Amino acid sequence: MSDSARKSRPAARAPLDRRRIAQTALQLIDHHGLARLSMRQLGSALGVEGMALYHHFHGKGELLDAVLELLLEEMEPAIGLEPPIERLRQTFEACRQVAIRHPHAFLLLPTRRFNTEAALNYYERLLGLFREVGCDAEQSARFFRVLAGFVTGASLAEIGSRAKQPDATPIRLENFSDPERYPLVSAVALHLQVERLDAIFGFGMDLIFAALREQTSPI
Amino acid sequence: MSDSARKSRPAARAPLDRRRIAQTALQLIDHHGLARLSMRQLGSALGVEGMALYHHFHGKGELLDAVLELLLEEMEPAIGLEPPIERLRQTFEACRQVAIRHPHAFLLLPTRRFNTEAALNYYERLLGLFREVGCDAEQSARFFRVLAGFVTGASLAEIGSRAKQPDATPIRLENFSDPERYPLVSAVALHLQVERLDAIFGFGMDLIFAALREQTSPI
DNA sequence: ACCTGAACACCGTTCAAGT
DNA sequence: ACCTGAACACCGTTCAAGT
Repeated sequence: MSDSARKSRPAARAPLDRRRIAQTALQLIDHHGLARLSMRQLGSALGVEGMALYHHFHGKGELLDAVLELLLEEMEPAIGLEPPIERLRQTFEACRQVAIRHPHAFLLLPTRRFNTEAALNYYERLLGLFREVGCDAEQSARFFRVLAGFVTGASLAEIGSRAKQPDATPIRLENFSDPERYPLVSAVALHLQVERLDAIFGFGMDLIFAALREQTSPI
Repeated sequence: MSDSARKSRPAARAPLDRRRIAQTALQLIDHHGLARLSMRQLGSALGVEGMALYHHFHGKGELLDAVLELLLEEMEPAIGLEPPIERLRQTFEACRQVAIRHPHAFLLLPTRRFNTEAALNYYERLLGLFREVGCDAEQSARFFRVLAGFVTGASLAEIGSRAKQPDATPIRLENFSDPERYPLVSAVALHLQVERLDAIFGFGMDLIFAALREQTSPI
């Protein structure tokens, strides 16, 4: 009808680009899990053959790195008027929130190497926060490893408690509360229920940030 | 030749059992990575069709749980004459050593649910150690989450530093030491080199165990 | 009881061909 | 420039059939 370069096809979709592809991939991962993301399925979710995606990414690995970049955007180091140590804590809290929001995709964070430019820029900003807190390079390395280790490890564990994993051996969760066979596991499991995870995570953060406060003086 | 029930086939292999299958699977994972383990390949490494494995495991998930059990055997909670807090620390140090020894298989630990009987028994013994240290159920839950979180998270990060991951985007590691573009990343990366990882891990453990010592008195 | 062979419904990736 | 179709070499899993 019109004079412009509209496609004649009925469902004229927007042209693909890396960002839109990665966003759709993240949605699929959120819904169906990381293992079930396939190039073919992703293509058809975008109204295209799977093979078309290879024009935008060199392979599935590069696509997953783009999804990881979306996660990093959701945990951008906070800038603001709060004391830097507060902003540092907020940033790592945001990391845990990303794990809760994207339990399947979160595995990309500890699993894929940070080779993207966006990832290196993310690191650079995060380390800027450590520096504002008063860390020199060595202290940054140490506290970064402790904080990032605890946050990703604890978040992975939370993902395990919150979600179901279907293909496990037939032993059932009831065993967790079989005080006859596993008295200690049963007693401790009570304190690891979902509604207590906020407090437990806060306990670990308090512990690490107390040490950070002791060993540094803000610039 | 002999009178017993020897097979007539030339390469009479030992009969399959779950443990031997899982051990071979772990070897294959160590050599070629978790993603490349397939039932067919595992079968042929055992001199059998892949489909034969389904007589011993209900599916690949159950097989992976059996591999996880092999890892747990390598980090068995220490029993001995040392103070319990020392044995607790040794147990988590052993966890890191497992990550270094089995960098690909280690991902099973934070990724698969502990539904096996062997895994629940492992937990029970580990929590026994927390109890010996003087933790009540709530303290066990808190320090278990902090310790296990830090150890698995930091170990995953170490695996990333130590090993290569082939299918990433073309950005190269040289960028880590490009002080023009990433000054903080470059400065901190110096302190995260492989030969310093022992000390950094020890720093985190010291931090957590100091708090554990403060908040408990051994029974 | 234990294993095989064929089959089904999928994968990632390459590549010539289309428009 | 961007996408398609067919092809290649794989997957996990099921199931009837063999021994």
